[in-house]
Amino acid sequence: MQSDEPEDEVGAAGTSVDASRGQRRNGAATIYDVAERAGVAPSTVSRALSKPGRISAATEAKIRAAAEELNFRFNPMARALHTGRTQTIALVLADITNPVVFGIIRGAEKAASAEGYTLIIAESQESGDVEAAAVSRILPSVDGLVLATSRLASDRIRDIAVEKPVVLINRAVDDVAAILPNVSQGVTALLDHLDELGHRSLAYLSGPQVSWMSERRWENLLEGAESRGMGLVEIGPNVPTIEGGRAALRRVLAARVTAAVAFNDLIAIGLMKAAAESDVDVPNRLSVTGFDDIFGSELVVPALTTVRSELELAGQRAVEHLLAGLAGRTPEATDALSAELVIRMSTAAPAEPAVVG
Amino acid sequence: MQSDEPEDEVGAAGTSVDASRGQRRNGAATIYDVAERAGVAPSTVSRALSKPGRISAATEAKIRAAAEELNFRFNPMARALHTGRTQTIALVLADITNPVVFGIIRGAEKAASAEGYTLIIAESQESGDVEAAAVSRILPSVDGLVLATSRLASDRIRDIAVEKPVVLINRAVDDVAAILPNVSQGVTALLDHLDELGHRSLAYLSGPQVSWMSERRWENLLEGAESRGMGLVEIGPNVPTIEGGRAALRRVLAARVTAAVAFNDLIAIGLMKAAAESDVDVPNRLSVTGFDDIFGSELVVPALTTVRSELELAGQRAVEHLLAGLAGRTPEATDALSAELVIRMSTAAPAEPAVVG
DNA sequence: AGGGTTATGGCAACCGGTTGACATGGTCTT
DNA sequence: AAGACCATGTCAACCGGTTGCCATAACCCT
Repeated sequence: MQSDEPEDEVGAAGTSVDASRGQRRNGAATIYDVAERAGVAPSTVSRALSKPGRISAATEAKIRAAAEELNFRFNPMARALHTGRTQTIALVLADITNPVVFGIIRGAEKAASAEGYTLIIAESQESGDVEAAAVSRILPSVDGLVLATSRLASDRIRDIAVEKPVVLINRAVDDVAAILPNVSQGVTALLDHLDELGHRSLAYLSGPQVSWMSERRWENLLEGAESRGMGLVEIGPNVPTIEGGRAALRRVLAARVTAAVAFNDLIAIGLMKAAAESDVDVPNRLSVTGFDDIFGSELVVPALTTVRSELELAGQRAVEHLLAGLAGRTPEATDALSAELVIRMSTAAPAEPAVVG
Repeated sequence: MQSDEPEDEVGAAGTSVDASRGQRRNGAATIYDVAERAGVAPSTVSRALSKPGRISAATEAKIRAAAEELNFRFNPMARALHTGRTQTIALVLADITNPVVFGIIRGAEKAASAEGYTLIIAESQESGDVEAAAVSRILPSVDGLVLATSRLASDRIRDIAVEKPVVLINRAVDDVAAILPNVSQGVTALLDHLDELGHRSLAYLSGPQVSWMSERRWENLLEGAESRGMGLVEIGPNVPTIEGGRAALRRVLAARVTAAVAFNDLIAIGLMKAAAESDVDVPNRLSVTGFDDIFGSELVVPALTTVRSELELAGQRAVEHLLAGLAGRTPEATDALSAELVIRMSTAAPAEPAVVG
């Protein structure tokens, strides 16, 4: 039964003890408030606002008007409780301060908000333990997750994938979806370039031991170097930061190579900084290259020759893939992202003929 | 009354039709499962796990053991529904790809996860409308928000602050908490440095019109320039990116100043890039300075002289302040963050005596 | 006009915790 | 030994939506 209270004055009337249902402590209106104002049942409000067509146009209009007046918003938690869908996905990163992730974040954020999803960002600070803790903390409140540059063991990743949908970036694990760059394409272009310049002996400055991508790059380099008859040594593992690259100079010089291929741009930049301080001429005495083409790589002098990854696209694709799966659509096949060699000033022909042992 | 069923075999017994309460569709255990396994009421489980001391040590141990075995996690949504607390805060940024925000993100993330809070990141892409939309979308699911470099109108910010606690970074609005750098300290150091080198006429390359911080820097520069008898012109507004800085070179040269103070490092770097392409000698013909000391500022050549902001600390303080308020503690007074001048290679004495009109 | 079909909206149970009120049993006090 | 008090654990209502099921009303057909 409908009461005859002047509903326009609930505000004034509500100044009494509790004004039950009229105006809640939190200030936010609920479907019950809307239902009362529109003179229908709460369930009808729920349907009118989220099941288009289920309710007659006239009633729906009345409900929408009431919702509008009350500035009603669905409570995402209440909705999630029953449906199990939080409309939220997580992006887990090894290191937020590494410029490689900017593109990934931006791409992911765009793709997520385009579908009305909210993005949560968690950082593992290059530690598998921290990453595991972060993941288990946010797992219950997300619908799925994107693991970029994960430092987790493959088994652990599979465990997570059992609980919630997972998409990996720059990492491959059996039975888990992944967005990967075309490593061999990039490495081939890089080796062709170095070969053409006349380099015969290279060093690879590897990344963290747990980095899947560092391993892949090494494998491709090894294969390519062999087939071209080039010498190749691995120097590492290195911390994937400017400091890490800086610390590697001595070993690079000791290796007597004419070119150094760094696992990523940060290491390459650090190496160049250290070289400059030690009066080692880059690129003439030593050519240096990186991977990723991060912000800063074209700023540094000499500007860095590097293999560009489509990071923003990777973030976007990862989220789209995840969301497609969540929506029940079968995600389109994930072809590898193209890797393009960007030739700048940090590579040149070696000054003297390579010393062949 | 306690039943005598062999509780150790619920798993086997649970293989029947639905195993109601035994194992849920989602795979996650609930307090009901834990309660059953531990032989207590659900409410006791809730208290044991979240109200330390409320339950006897013996019972609590039993419950914790059961929870452990079932790999129980609280459902954050269910909890939030009743308590109204989501244990989540939002960080809203104008532009994720701007390196200034790295430090803020990292500091905020650290402070948040230290207290068990989850951080949501939203990007406004330098647009007030996008920012407003993002904020209203995430508002119901967060306990509070940090607005860094907000492009929102002051009134709108106040509106938001009424609904949820808000802490601002690099922006001041009446009655809203804010973490601010000590602008006058930084500007004073900068002007002292330029004055000492012999510069008599400066240009300020301002940022976006809606940037509160750009305005503040300008005011402080104006005041300091006046008291030192230096000439000062404003050139702008400029888009706060490298491109934006690049585009400003012509006007800077036309202004015939010996030093350019850019709103931020990105603009400064862009200006230097354009100068290098036009064979304008930095720092001898033109000194350039920035603000923030972002990643890349010491990489660029010449390395940029800039006013460093404690960005990571800003992010951390903002979150701590917010969390203190949420916990009912009165947040400690927010003293301004110190701003330190970092002198590098982009500033020098002007080549010829300053032209005084 | 009668019987059948469909569109519409209400009822109530449920999602998974939280918490005030209260029953119970044990300990302490005098 | 009796009463007061405290510690412990249970009951049940509630947070705000969602959804299966059903009652009702409206419309259709012959």
